[in-house]
Amino acid sequence: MGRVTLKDIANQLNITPSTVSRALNDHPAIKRETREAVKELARELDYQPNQFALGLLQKRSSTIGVIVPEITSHFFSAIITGIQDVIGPSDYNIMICLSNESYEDELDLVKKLSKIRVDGILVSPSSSTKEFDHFRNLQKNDIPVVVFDRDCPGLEADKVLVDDYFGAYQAVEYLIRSGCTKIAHLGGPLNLSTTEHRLQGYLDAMEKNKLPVKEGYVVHVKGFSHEDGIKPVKKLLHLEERPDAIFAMNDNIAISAMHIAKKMDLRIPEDISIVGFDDDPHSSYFSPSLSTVWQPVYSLGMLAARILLGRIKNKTPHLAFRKEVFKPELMVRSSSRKDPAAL
Amino acid sequence: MGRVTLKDIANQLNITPSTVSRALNDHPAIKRETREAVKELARELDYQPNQFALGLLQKRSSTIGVIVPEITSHFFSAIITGIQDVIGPSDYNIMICLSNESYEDELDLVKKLSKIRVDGILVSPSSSTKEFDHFRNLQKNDIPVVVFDRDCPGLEADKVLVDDYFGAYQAVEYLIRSGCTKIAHLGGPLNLSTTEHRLQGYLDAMEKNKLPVKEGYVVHVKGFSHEDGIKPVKKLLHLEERPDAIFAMNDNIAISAMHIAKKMDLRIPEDISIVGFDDDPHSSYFSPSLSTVWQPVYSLGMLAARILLGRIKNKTPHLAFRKEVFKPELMVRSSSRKDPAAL
DNA sequence: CATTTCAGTGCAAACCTTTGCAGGGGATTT
DNA sequence: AAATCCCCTGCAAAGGTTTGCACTGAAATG
Repeated sequence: MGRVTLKDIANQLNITPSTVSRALNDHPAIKRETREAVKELARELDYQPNQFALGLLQKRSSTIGVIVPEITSHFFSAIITGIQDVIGPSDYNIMICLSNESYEDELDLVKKLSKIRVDGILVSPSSSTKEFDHFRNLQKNDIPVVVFDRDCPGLEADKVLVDDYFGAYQAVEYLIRSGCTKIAHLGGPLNLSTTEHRLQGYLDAMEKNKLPVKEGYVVHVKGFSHEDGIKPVKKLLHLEERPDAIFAMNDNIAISAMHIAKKMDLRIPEDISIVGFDDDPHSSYFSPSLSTVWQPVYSLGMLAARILLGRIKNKTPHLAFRKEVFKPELMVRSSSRKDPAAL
Repeated sequence: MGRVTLKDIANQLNITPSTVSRALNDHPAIKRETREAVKELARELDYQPNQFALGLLQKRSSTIGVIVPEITSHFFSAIITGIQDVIGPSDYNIMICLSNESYEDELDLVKKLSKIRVDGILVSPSSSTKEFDHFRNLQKNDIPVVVFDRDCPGLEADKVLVDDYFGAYQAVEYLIRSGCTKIAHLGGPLNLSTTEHRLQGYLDAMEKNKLPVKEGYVVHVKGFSHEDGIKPVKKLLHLEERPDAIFAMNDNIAISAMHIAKKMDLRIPEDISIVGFDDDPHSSYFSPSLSTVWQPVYSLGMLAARILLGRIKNKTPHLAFRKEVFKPELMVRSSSRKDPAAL
């Protein structure tokens, strides 16, 4: 199992390793009988080309690196599943790495991946990453980079994103149509493109509809877990002028909000509407079921992987970078009032 | 970045690659000034040893393979996070692979990993895996295997498991103490050690307490998602003698059960108690909050990784295999009646 | 018959690193 | 002054694969 070399096959057949190599690679200069004999014996001995020797020669590892901030959320794990379903059947390996939302970890990972000579990298930058020179270094070394979900402003690379602005705008506009006027926003960690775009969507929707964004109506969470939501949510719900709707950065935070609102004996959605983002598979099972913005996570992962594979195979220099933007979709459930126009 | 070789350094310093190599590896026979000059230049040029050459020489890749059935559940993604937190700081790389609960995929993955000469493998077998010869082949090639969560009966290897029997027994006995008598079990896919042990825990708890397991009270689901729970749950809830409690294989299934029970206007826990398994982070946010059995996922991942690292470093032949079993813990919330003894 | 041609193989180098062994040269010893 | 010794460094091989070039022997051509 994997210890057989070209030499072994060559010896048994009284030929040289070069001939064996050529035979296995269907080189035209090899006699048919030789080729067949070699292939047969190779199969019999379960010959597997030595990846180190191959790598040494070709300076490529047939491996694709994936860097994500974390995988415990359904969001990233579903993206990875999409990536895997595209890369798996190819003969590339995948190396999944977690940056833990840390810029330093991300730097280390990039270094590690470059050291093992990955053929390409799929990356969603950490929330603390503000500089992208580490990615540019990869590109300089001919390692293509595809950015997904979280944008790297200023970095020239293939990108597969979600139209967060659109999603946020849709959600907020729907809240407005349903009769909410005091709409607050629980934003994500600053410095993230997704946070920024969702915030902007929220702000624009408010402005377009001539609704004021009251003092304290925009709060940012530090992380993405339920716990990270608690303090910001409490702050919102204890404002003098309590919001009648919350548009939250993600489902976890929205769930925190629902939980705390319920504890405060607020009725959802009568007293307060709550809308999340991500459409976690659990979201329809909460009480009330959570309205949220669905993102095409699986397709996003697949497309990012496909683009990277294309980039690796088609070495055409300076092929224009692609920027693909998926449209998210509002899923209205029961944590928000019905839109009268939709009835 | 990563293109500099020993030769480059050697040329610049008018010495040979051998000397450079020795200098970098602190070989005692190298003059101090030489060593320092080499190290300085190496740092300056950002020299990175070529992993292919190293691998060719040492026949090792400094990479650890991880095979899991999927990562969209919190269970496996948290285990992986634990693994990552142990392996990350070492100088091993991690290659995470998804078997998709498919035996064939698992075979392919094992082959791929053996081909790239991983130093060791952490694996939780797919639910369709009944034979373990592929793992034995790895061991024959000196690639240590550590099995986690799902046991491989008959395979001699290090194992890090959870006492599923204990968890199930605790859960069911608690249901009995709380006054339930018609307790049903929603089991997992057959052929899994976890399914089997939880079932046995259920059966034994029932028997010890002289409660009959009525006809149709044990149903097995085909997969782990909410959807997989629907049909089996409906079957249970439409039995002539409807159960007054359900002990479910995992939280997703339990949530399905809650959802359907609520739709049937059953009160939880007054009419029916529901207990899950896994303690998904969402579980306390459902209404009612879900009673479930917590598993030390993060520690499990860390321990499995540590054992594997130890196995790789300490090449003592025939060191006895370890079998570590974590105790899970019942988390009583509101989807089940209170235990009068605990009041 | 001498010469060309060509199919089919082998040789050797290259990729980069490590490491056993040999060797150069200065210093110490007799 | 000759011999010995040791410090430091270089040489070369090994690991497995690919590939340009050279070579062999037989068939084809003139």
